Amino acid sequence: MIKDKLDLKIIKFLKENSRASYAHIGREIGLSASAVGERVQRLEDTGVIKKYVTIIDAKKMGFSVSAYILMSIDSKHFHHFMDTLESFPEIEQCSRVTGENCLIIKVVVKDSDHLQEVIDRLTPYGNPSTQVILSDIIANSSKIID
Amino acid sequence: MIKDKLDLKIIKFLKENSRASYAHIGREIGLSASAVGERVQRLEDTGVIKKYVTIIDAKKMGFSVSAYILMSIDSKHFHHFMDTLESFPEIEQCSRVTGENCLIIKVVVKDSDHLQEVIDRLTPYGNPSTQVILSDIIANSSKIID
DNA sequence: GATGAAACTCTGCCGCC
DNA sequence: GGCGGCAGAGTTTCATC
Repeated sequence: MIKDKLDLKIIKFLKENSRASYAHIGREIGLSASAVGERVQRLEDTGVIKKYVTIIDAKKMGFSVSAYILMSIDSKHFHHFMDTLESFPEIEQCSRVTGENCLIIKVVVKDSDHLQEVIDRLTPYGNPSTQVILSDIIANSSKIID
Repeated sequence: MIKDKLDLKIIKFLKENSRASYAHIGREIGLSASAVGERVQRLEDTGVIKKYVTIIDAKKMGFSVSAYILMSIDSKHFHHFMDTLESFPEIEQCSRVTGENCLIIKVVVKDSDHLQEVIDRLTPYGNPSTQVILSDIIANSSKIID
């Protein structure tokens, strides 16, 4: 768990650049590298730090279209759908939201043909309503700390 | 830009753990540390790798409620709203989607009071429709590569 | 908990292939 | 473009406070 402001400062640095070295963070916040390392270890162990990930430009990987798909899953298919979710590599996010078996799904696909194919694969489970993303104005920049 | 399968393998490792060392990645994929370093440098320079970030458990930071807010911004306020977006630290994602000035916004807040306050601050710009997130089934796991 | 020192590992740069 | 080697920097562990 988080103990003090130094923990918050460390988290702030790692959120902005997860490859920042402990030595570098330590210099910035006035702590030795080993102290930073120990704190990060504790934050990892207690689950405050969940993962270090790299953000890739999907467009440069040939995935040019993103979309939100809102759908209410037929209750008879709900559990089965949850099991098959993993078979959709196009799904980047999937949140269950308030409303009867309502999901908000974010997909990343190559092109509109690919989007259509994904929608067709989802349709047996409910009635997907799709909104194509024109631009990401803010992307994953949780400013919880500031 | 991406050149070959080795680049893809490197990206795959870094997506899973952005703190993996070049030496470690090199050992896994059969390349020297310096070769991995050069490739990563190129991927960063060409914008394929956008950022290294750390995923923090929002609940452990005291932010227990997340929600999607769908809204269509009044056209007269649209530009002004875009400028004030940055003043909402609660907004984790904001995407412009198809439909007239339509936005899908993901917010992370402390509790329902805090959610209400955010909604009240958004209301002057349009008519926010809110769906509280019950659970994140898939979160930011773009499996574009596999 | 933080520190500093020691042992180990990684990174960045080089010339070479 | 990749490799090996090297110097400098970073990490990890541990005794000490």
